[in-house]
Amino acid sequence: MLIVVDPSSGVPVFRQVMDQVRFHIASGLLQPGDELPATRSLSAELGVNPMTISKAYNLLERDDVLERRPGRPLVVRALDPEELEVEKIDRLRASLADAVRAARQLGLENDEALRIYGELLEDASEEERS
Amino acid sequence: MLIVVDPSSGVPVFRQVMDQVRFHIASGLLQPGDELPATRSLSAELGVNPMTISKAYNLLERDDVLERRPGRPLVVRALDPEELEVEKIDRLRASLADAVRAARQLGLENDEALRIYGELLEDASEEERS
DNA sequence: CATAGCGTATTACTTCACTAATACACAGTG
DNA sequence: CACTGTGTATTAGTGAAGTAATACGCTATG
Repeated sequence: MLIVVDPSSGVPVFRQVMDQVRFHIASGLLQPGDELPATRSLSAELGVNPMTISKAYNLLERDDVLERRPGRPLVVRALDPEELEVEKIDRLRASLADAVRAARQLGLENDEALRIYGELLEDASEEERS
Repeated sequence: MLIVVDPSSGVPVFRQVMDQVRFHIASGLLQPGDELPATRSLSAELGVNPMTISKAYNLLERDDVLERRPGRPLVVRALDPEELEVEKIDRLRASLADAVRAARQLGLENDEALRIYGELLEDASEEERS
C-alpha cells in the first residue's frame, strides 16, 4: 500500500488519500476483502493526524468503496462489475460537467470540443505507456 | 447588460460576474469597444461592494477580455478572430484536464469517455434550443 | 483648476474548508 | 475483565478565500 501525499500541493490531504486508494483498487493492487492500513499507522507514516485519514476512509465508505466494521480494520468492498461500471461513468460524468458548460459558453461546436477531448485522452494514453 | 447574481449559490459573486460578462461577449450582446457598466452602478444594482465588481473586471482584464483605461470606463477588447479561437481552445483544454485524469484513473477506455462527453454535449445543445 | 466620474490599492472583517488534539466506543485475545 | 487494537465523535485551531469600508489617483470637462 504505497501512499504518498504532498501537503504543499494545494490539494487537501484527505482527498489525496482518497484518490490513491481508489487508484489502487482500480489497478487491482487492492482487492475486495483486503484490509486497509490502520488509520494510526498510516497517519504516522504520512506525518498527518489520524482524523485526516479517518475522514478519507469515512468518505470512501460513504461512496461504497470501503466497508466499515466497528473495531476492526476497514476492508475493500466487493462491487459487482456492472454496478462498478455505472459508478465509474457517473464519476466521469461529474468531471465532464464543467467542460460541457465551458464549451457551450465559449460557443464552440460539439465536434470541436470532442476533438480536443480526444486529443487530450490520446496524449494521456501515450504518456502512460512511456 | 443584464447581469444577475445569486449570493447564496456558493459560487463567488466576482466569478459569476466574470462568467456572465464572458457569456455576453460570446453571444455578441457585448461588442468590442463597448463600455462596461461602472463598478459603482453595477455594484449598487447587484447589492454588493464595488470592490467585488472591480475584482471581476480586473481579472477579466488580466485575461485580455477587457481593456483598462485609467480614469475611464473599461471597454471590451477587440481580439482578432484567430487569437480568440486559440484562447477559447486553451480555456476548454484546461476544463477538460480534470476529466482526462478521471478517465485514466477510472480505467475507462478512450472511446467510452469520448462517447459520454458527446452525450453530455448533445444534451446541453438540446436544452439550449428549448 | 475645480469638479465629477471613473477604477482600485490598502486594510480589515467574515466565513468556511482543512487539520489537529483529545477522549470515547467497539471488537478480539488471553 | 484487563489490555491492546481498531475507527471516530467532539471540539478547537489555522489559513485562505471572499467580501466590505475607506481613501486615493487618474481622466475628462468646463
